[in-house]
Order: sequence, then C-alpha cells, then structure tokens
Amino acid sequence: MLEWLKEPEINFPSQLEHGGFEHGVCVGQIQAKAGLTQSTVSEYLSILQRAGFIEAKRVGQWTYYKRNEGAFEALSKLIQSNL
Amino acid sequence: MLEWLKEPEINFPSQLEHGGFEHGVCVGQIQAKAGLTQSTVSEYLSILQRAGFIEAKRVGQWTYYKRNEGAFEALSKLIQSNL
DNA sequence: TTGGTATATCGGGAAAAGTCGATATATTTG
DNA sequence: CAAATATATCGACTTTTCCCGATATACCAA
Repeated sequence: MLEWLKEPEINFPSQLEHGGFEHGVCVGQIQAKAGLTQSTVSEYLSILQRAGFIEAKRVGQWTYYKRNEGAFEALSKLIQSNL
Repeated sequence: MLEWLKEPEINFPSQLEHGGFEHGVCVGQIQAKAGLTQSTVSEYLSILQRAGFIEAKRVGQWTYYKRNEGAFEALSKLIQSNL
C-alpha cells in the first residue's frame, strides 16, 4: 500500500472520480486493489497513520490517505544512525 | 542485539577472555546479556544471519557473530528509494 | 427523518512469531 | 574413546499479529 501511494495516479486511476489526488486516495480505492475486506484495510491504514507513515484527511464521507514522506526519510536516517 | 553488536567492546567486556573481538562476539555472551535461553538466542542469531544483518564465523567450538554494516546501509537506501 | 454510502471499531478465529526445554551435533580435552 | 563445552535444531506451548464478519458511526441525499 505504501508503494502504491507513492504513485496514486498510476495505481488508483479511478480515484479521479472521487475528488482527485489532492488529499490522497480514499479507503475504498485501496481496499479494491488490496483484495482485502473493508475492515482490514481500514484498520491497516489507521495503524500506518498512527505510526506516522501516512496522513488522513476526512472530507465528507470519505477519508483520504496520503504518504508522509518525512517519516520515510526519518526511518531511513534512523537505521543509518541508531541501528 | 544489533545495537549491542555495534559496540562489542562496551557491551561484551568478557568477550576478551574468549578470543577478542576480531571475529565478533560468541553466542554465549549475547545469550547472557539478553536473558533468554540458549536455544532462543541461537535461533534468533541464525535468523539475523540469513537475513544478512550479521555474519557468522565458526572457530573451534565457538560461533562468532558480527554486524554486516553493508546490510544496514542497503536497508536504509532501500527505504529511501523503494518504499 | 429515512435510507444509502463510506469508514471505523469490535470480537473472535486462524496464522505466524516468540520462547522454551530437550536433544542433536560439533569440537576440545583428557 | 569419553566427558565437557558451545552451538544448533526440534517439537510444543504461548503470545502476538492478521484478517474476517458484524456492527457502529458519520455523512449525504431525497
């Protein structure tokens, strides 16, 4: 999912009909591509969010998720320095 | 354990009596510090080895493990580029 | 307000990972 | 070769993670 969200336009073309890519990709799109149930994907995304790897933005009935690139940069640096 | 192996002289002082630090630290040293059973530590180290994060060198009845810094560098870069 | 849609949360069963004791293997020493 | 030591592997049990269906919540539209 994290890799998918790196190129939303390529991986979630039908997101265009759901408000575009400004705020990210909504859960249903990710769920369809993942082939997992709605509850599983929702929980997974919320875990990634709490971990800081993605950001959520609620717009109406939709929740859009997009990557937080800073977190990946930080993780990469953490592995370099601390691990 | 990976962090411990970053500074073997500091974290495993009694390794001096077991052949020094050239080849790494032997399992018993790590086990004592970890507070886990011998079998658990042995298995854990072998997993880390198969994953490429540490290298093993058998010398007589001892197995010495040391970090493979290249693997950490590679992981850090992988997170930067692919993830 | 009622029904429809999108997402979140909850509880439980299945799968995987962690940990142990027992035992096997390899090596050294007498 | 026999005993001692260091490590590895095996089988079982426990804990954690994964994933699901059911249900709750939030929002929208008629």
